[in-house]
Amino acid sequence: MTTHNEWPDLVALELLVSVAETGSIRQAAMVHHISQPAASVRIRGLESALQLRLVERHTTGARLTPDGLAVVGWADKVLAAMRALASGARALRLDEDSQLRLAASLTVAEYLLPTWLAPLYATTPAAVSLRMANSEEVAALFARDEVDLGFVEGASLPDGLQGRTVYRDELVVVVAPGHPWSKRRTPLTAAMLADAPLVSREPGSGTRQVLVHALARVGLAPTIAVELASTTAIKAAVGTGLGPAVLSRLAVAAELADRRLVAVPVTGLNLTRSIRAVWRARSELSAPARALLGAIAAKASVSG
Amino acid sequence: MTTHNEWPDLVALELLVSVAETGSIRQAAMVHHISQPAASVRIRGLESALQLRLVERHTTGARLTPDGLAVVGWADKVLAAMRALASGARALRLDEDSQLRLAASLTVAEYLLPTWLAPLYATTPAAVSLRMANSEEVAALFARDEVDLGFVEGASLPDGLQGRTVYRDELVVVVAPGHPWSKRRTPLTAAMLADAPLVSREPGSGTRQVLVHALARVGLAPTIAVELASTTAIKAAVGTGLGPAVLSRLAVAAELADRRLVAVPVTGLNLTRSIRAVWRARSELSAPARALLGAIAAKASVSG
DNA sequence: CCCTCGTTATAATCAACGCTTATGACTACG
DNA sequence: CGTAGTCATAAGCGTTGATTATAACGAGGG
Repeated sequence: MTTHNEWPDLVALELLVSVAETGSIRQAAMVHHISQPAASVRIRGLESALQLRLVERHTTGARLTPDGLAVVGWADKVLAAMRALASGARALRLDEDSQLRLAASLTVAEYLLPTWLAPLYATTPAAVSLRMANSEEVAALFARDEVDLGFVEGASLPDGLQGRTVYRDELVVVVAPGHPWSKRRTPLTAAMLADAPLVSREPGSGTRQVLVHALARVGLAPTIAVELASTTAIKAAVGTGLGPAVLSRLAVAAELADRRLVAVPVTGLNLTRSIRAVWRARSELSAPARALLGAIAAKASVSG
Repeated sequence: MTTHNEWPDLVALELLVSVAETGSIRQAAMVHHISQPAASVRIRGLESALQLRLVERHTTGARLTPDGLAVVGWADKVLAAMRALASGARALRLDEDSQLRLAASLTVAEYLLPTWLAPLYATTPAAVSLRMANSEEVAALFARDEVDLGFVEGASLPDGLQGRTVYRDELVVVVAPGHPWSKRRTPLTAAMLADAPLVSREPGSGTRQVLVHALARVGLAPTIAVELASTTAIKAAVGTGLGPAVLSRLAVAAELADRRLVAVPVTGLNLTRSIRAVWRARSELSAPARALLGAIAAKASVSG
């Protein structure tokens, strides 16, 4: 046989993600600068390779099936790994002082950092290595010179380090435009949010931890109806009316702007946390570290 | 332009990994059932796409350049993510009770579990979700029914759980056949190991933590000369004589068997740790959980 | 009630990529 | 000094994948 072990097509995975984001095969094709039939046949090829129905074709557009949403979750991780490879290779090629050693808490590393690193891939290439550590461990890592830039939550600033608050993360409840909640003017109560069947990341995700913690403070716990493996998949699921979700405002800024998703006000819950970048006092930041901080600042000013 | 954003070729990445493992383009081609010129042109295409020299061609074989080793580290992660996608898609297709929710300590999750999950991809497909948690947290996760199977280190067994020791991990010092240490009969001392420039994973890796801890017990610290992002890359680097490395015996079993690498005895250090699988008492294990335990047992009996 | 816009599927055509086989050059080893 | 192993190059060819044009279908507005 000619092809014994064929991998899923990377371009098809990208197209599938774009379909999840745009709700249309044609628009996904435009994003990737190919014709609509080309995108159609590629996605069809992916479906036949995986032997799964990923997309519900409708004459009004295309929606992802539940299987499709799950595949988008995995596809996001594949594409992230590939972007890391491309970025690292660029760094090697340009032979910059491109080592960027990061340390971050689990929550920052899992959810916020990927968002921040995305623009870095396009501009300043760097061989990024990431170490997970809590705030106390970060100080020890700096003492041993094992890290260039760290991210901590909370107010205390370890000795010998300087820092800057780079982000105040705010979680928002989002629903599809047709959802009953979408026209509310009176805020939701914490109890109403806790009782609603939510679409969420898996346990251990930073966003989910913040939600659980905020509800626990008022003696409640969330009701999780569906778990998906990536934020893109969750946004697509919410858009198809699967249910409300709680996501970082940063992650849904674009969808809120063009009303593909609607934010629902909530009262009686503190759904924020502040993140601070820290680095060695009396020390210059490396080029990629400065680029990362700049990218974070730019992103914050756009969305905030 | 026709191709604006082209991804690196996945098959070429696989070939590069195989070159790292076999030391020859031709043998890498045989692994993937293609002809030698096809493999050659594909790797050359990867080099031109990344604009990096990845492979040193020699008439006696092919060795990876330092850049090539780094790329192998990233490529391993891309391929792992892609295998997870393929495995998850298989699970969806067969519609099994294929949810397998795992909880493991950071060390187990980072190093041991990937090895254990690899055979699972080929046999019983499962949508694997992994949560990192220490031994105490694992008990809480079981209480909330958020996990099917856990992995803990240490001797104590939490209430309400049954368990089985699945692995006694042993780290070994490995060098290339030509290395001065390769013919030693008297074991190394801990001090000699600490002074040698090692090839290692990044800080935070489970294997590295065990090494650091074992040396710290006798008042020493390792000397890390080169950091690479995957075990495959480290094995290739050691094979080219870059220096000794400390790796799990499981990871180097094949290389030790055909003498591509040589194990060096060490004295005065405890480089072992035992890992125990735990699950709910008075409860049946799911099909994928049983498959995973079976795969672990099979792997242990082969390598031990 | 109909028309128009936007969406997806199908068909025909053509260019380009990638694999295979065959061959040559070079090196290490016995 | 020959043999076995390695990689590079060239020629031939099949297959894949892209484009354009067209048809069919549903929703929303006049």
